[in-house]
Amino acid sequence: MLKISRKAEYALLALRRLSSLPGEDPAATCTARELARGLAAPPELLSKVLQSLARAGIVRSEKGVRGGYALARPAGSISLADLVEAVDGPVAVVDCLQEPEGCDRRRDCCLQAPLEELNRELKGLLQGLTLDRFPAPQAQAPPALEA
Amino acid sequence: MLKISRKAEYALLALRRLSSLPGEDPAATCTARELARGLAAPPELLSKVLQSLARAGIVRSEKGVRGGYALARPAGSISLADLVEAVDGPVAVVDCLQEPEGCDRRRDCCLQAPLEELNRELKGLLQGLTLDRFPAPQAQAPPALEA
DNA sequence: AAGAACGCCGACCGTAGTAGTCCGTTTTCG
DNA sequence: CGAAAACGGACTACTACGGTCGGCGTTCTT
Repeated sequence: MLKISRKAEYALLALRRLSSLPGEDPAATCTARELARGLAAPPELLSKVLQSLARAGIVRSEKGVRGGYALARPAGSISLADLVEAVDGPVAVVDCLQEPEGCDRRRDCCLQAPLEELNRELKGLLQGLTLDRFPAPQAQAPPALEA
Repeated sequence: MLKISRKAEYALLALRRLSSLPGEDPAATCTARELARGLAAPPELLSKVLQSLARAGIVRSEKGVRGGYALARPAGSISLADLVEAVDGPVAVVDCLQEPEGCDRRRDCCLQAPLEELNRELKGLLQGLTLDRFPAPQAQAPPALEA
């Protein structure tokens, strides 16, 4: 409970990697496959995650044969909140906050106000935790040929 | 994601109800069935939830025919953290924090430190939100004879 | 012009964990 | 003794997540 999804975890790891690529120049990209290898994550899944991140404007994607992914903005401006919302949808400790439909009917929702507050604070935490707060992975972990 | 389980929700609602029973005197208890009725929750489930809460020392239970549940301590000393941990187990945004086993092996866990911090802060939030911060349900919603 | 390497998208499946149910036992009171 | 309650375990059902597959579009290379 109150766990971060594995997809979000992959996203975080992948972004962390991307953030240690050379500067902003468009040449430096990294393919989904490469990232997946380094992360021991299923390539197809990672692809999807990266696509979500691209849609959310967190990474930039280059199609075609020399394509790949790169951060779309500086690591300091990418927060866990951004990432989680991109990958898993809006953060809501309880559904009622998103869809007041099912709730208002029969629950005496004395909970709403405090939980809304909680949700705001939680989001605050996630927004405060930006990519650059995570230490770099030890060595680039070369594309991996294992065993 | 990052949602509170429904069991925890039930627990919260139920505790909220219990907290508006007359004082500390042991006579005033409320049965699981009564609570379930007022909450539109499945009685058996609520029972289990209450049992968890009892095991955690959050509520006091009286067995036998005139039995029922009551808060074991003042509402101000019962936090969302207590409740969630009682019902769903320890709060961990990511498993690695609980079982370093599966993680250390092949993940280059540059994530651990910041996530531990996050987890601490999250727990802090939950600990800060105590039962008495929730407004009373509108009217006791009499034990319900419906239709 | 053709083909390869890549991103992109939608559909699909298996599993796990959650929600919910059922049944039996124990305890207490009338 | 019997009813009403808390307890506990086992079981089922569902849903959401993790993971897979196949096809398409784009870009570079030759």
